[in-house]
Amino acid sequence: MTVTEVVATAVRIADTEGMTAMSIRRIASELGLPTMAVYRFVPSKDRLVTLMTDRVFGETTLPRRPPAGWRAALEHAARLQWGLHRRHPWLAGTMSFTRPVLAPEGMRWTEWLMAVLDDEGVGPTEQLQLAMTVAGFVHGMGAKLETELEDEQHTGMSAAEWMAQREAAFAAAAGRAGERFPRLTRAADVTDDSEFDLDALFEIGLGIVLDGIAVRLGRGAGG
Amino acid sequence: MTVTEVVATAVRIADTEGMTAMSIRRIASELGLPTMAVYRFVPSKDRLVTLMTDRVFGETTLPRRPPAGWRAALEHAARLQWGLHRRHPWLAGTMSFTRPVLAPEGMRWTEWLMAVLDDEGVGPTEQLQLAMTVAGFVHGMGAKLETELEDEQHTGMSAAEWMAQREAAFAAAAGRAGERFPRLTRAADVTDDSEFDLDALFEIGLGIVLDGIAVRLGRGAGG
DNA sequence: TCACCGTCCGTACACCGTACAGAAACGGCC
DNA sequence: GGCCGTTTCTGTACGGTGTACGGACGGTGA
Repeated sequence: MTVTEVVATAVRIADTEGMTAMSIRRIASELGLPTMAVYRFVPSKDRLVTLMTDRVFGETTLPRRPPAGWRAALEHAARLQWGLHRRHPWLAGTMSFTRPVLAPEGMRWTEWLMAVLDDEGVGPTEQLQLAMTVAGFVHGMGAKLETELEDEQHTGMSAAEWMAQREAAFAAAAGRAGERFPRLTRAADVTDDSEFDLDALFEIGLGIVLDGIAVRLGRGAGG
Repeated sequence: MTVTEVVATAVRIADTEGMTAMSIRRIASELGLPTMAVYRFVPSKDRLVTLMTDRVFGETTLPRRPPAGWRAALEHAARLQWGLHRRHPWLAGTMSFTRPVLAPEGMRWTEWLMAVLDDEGVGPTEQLQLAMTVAGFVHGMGAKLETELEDEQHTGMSAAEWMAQREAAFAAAAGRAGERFPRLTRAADVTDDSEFDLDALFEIGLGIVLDGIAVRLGRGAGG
């Protein structure tokens, strides 16, 4: 029995059942240990959470040589990190944006993004601004994944199923809804639900952010 | 004693001490009530949280006539909502992006954004995509405010103070830090800390998102 | 063999949301 | 007024959380 096993167990529980299900007692019972025995390997729950964050960041390694072109490079990094959040929906909740030293692995990421922009001749301050905007976007969307996971636990329904069920109630009040939210109602009618899951919103948002950065770099949206 | 007073008390506690401090027992003691008496006014904590969300959304009203120009209009709406999150850092955590019916007030907001884009001749699906991108950005940044508030409670330091203190430890390990994160270190040197608080990051990100939308609308970044 | 010391973990405390049952207050009827 | 049924209120208790603490146990040196 090692720290690694304790952290791995914690990660597995948090991945599948959400962070609220991840408790010291639960880990202990999962490992067939007395509750307090967990503290042989980990000094506190806070520290355990930090170890979890470190561990999952180690999963994905950024390519040493970024793909050619700043846009492809930023896109690649953003998608890699999004994959991390998909696999570990609790991740965003454990990282502080304003206190980055607690997340050295996150800094490595930011440095990588800045290097890409450095090669494009962007100045130091703007490097950091743009890198944090991209990272902040991914982080912000990642936070929504945790909410969604816990909603699924809570209601026993996926977002799509839930929306479908709500559609009935929505249609019942359609008169009012159609009046109050005509454009929203219309867009919901002509659009497939799956076009608005978090993956789709991530892709749309990422495209817009990169277009915005292109403007800042004084280039066209093409990259 | 009314529901309103209970909700107001809950909001006040959550605003100043974070959502973790907001408990039924705490509200009761604040109002000089027996613990279980709170349930005379509110059926459950979940429902109370919904009422809190509704209440703070009612604080800010969107202008009936948006400012002239899509960019000014979206910017205005985004800043209004950011102000809401600033005053109530817990707000983002109570709203689900994927299950919007729980947040009718959020839908009103989205409808308003879509109306602005409608006037620009944007199609229904893209209206929703762009509106959700803006709303998602504000929401995502808003979520970081809660983390920051609870970190302040936890450490007794603001982010700036904390960074300053860390700078010492950072400088001690500067050799390694400078090697591992040369660009990050450099940018931290030449930039004032206050340029990277959440307000500043919000402004930078908003500008980039709006630039990106301008590209999508086939207009220049000017709006 | 015995004493000492370090490791391990059961118990306990202060919190949480809230189910439940008993007490108290109120209303209607004789 | 006296009595009973009903509703309203709330104290207690349950199962959950993180973890401080002290007692029990095992190993090691004298």
